[in-house]
Amino acid sequence: MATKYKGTPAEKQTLDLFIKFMRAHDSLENRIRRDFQNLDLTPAQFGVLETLYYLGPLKQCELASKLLTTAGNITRLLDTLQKIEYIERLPEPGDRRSFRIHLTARGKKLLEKIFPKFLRSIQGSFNCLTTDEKEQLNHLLRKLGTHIKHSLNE
Amino acid sequence: MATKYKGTPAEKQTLDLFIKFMRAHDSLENRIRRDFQNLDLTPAQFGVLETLYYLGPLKQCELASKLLTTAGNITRLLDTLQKIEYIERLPEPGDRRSFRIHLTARGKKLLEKIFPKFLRSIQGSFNCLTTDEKEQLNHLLRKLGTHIKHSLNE
DNA sequence: TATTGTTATACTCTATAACTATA
DNA sequence: TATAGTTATAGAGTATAACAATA
Repeated sequence: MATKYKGTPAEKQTLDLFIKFMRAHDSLENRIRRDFQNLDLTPAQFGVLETLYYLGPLKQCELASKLLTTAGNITRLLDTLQKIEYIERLPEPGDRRSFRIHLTARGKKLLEKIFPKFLRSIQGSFNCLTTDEKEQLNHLLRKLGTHIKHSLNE
Repeated sequence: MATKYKGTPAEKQTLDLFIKFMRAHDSLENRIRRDFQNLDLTPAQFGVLETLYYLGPLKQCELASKLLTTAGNITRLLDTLQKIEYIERLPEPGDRRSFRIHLTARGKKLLEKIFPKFLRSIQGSFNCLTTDEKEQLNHLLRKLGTHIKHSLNE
């Protein structure tokens, strides 16, 4: 990819890296979006369900923090998911301001149905890498993700 | 991160990788969104300007393909950017259906002003990695991006 | 017939802020 | 005072489809 930007080699390397990262992400999200279109689930909705499936019941504020979004937006996402009965809000004992968000039986059933399909899809996306390469990428992304997340609170 | 999913080690590795990838991306996008909020530019708008700056004038259909979106959405994005005079549509010689999208002088000036700031921001995001690690990540992402993009057309 | 771009629609996501209730 | 969640709003992104002009 030709660049017109005249910078130091380090700058060019980082810029190139950034662009590759964003493009790879966009391709991946496009693929997922297409996969879940048939199920009438958006990536954001799937993100909520998958997080609950993966981590178990969470409070709304925990969900907001995990998904890097705001309380107001989580409320609306959950309203939609509650209407179609994939999640439920259960009162949190010990804090009457809070709800703990659970997957309903229906929500769990959906996830158990689509999760293998989802897994196959992302495995199809990552199967160009060897096990060692995946391990490398995992390591690099962990380092990167932690660093960026912390630097957000500056 | 604890998982409740009982799968093969390979499946767990890929799932873990996927989640790290998405989380790292979301953190990065969050940071960029915050950086450009002051400039009244959204990430999508900046993506258009940055692509034109980086690759030179493109036709709308080329932009749509680069940015993985549709012609209709590019039209609307460009309408906004044209209204604030950051881009212009110039007739394409040899094809009267087409326009070629150029940055205006104003658009170039904006980019030249914000590009260093943008670079510093992404360098801040990636500076937790050594030069070698960046090189590794670049290599892995190139492999991944190419593979996923091609598999989109299946 | 296929491609380039426009227009219109409906829905989702996001940021923001004012608000209530509880801690 | 601070925190958890709700409500409301406006702007932006997305998918989709019907359409006109041109290739």
